[in-house]
Amino acid sequence: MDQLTEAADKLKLLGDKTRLTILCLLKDREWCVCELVEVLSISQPGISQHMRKLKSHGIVNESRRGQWVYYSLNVQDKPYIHAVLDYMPGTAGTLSLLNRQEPGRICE
Amino acid sequence: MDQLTEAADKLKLLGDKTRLTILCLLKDREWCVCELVEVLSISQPGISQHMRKLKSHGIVNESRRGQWVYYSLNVQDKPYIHAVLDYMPGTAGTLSLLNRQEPGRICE
DNA sequence: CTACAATATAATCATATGCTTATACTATTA
DNA sequence: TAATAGTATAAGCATATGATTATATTGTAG
Repeated sequence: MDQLTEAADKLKLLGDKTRLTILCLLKDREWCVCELVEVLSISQPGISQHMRKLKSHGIVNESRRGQWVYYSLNVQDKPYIHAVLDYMPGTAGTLSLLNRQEPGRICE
Repeated sequence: MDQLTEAADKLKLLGDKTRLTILCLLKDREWCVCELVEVLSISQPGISQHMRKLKSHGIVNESRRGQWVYYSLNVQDKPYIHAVLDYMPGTAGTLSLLNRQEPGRICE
């Protein structure tokens, strides 16, 4: 797959508000699925499917610990994605755009 | 519209290979519609529709001269879009990815 | 082992998207 | 004014996408 096809495919992942919001939340720390469900207005399977897409493109890492699955950013080697996120709000700013509080750390 | 919604909507425009290719071609000079048609494998109305979307989001400028309509990048004030394009090939590199030559400058 | 909690997958559906062809508009030129 | 070239809009269509609900899977705890 050529450079532009691959870039377009990755940028398409950022072109969805839910996924972009997730990536912004991940800027400062890892999040488990249930926390994302608590903060975003979307069902648990909805979150899982977004995370699968992000993972399949290598944009997030998955870490299973106990019954929780934590996701973290993996964009060190994707400069144009990293650059976009640099201009986006981090965890706190994103939560405030969502009119949400930090979720209770139920997990662990 | 909040910051993330607007950013996602603009990034969505970059998440299509045809549009991303057009924006890369525009990095070094303006292009008219007929040149884009000559270089990309898509119909003239297809190009026009992509340009309308890009224009409606302020990502390109339109300049009508004679019977030709020229489009140019307008991303100075859109830092995260500008940053993405900085990592993408310019006109020559994009043409070579497409296995195309510079189109004959039929216009003007 | 059973019950429950967290997550993933499957199936489904409504809408969005990108393309095409046909047609309309606009500007140049004969 | 008529013909033509460049571009835009309209309509139609196949596919992609993002969501939901139902169900399966996995892990923990009693």
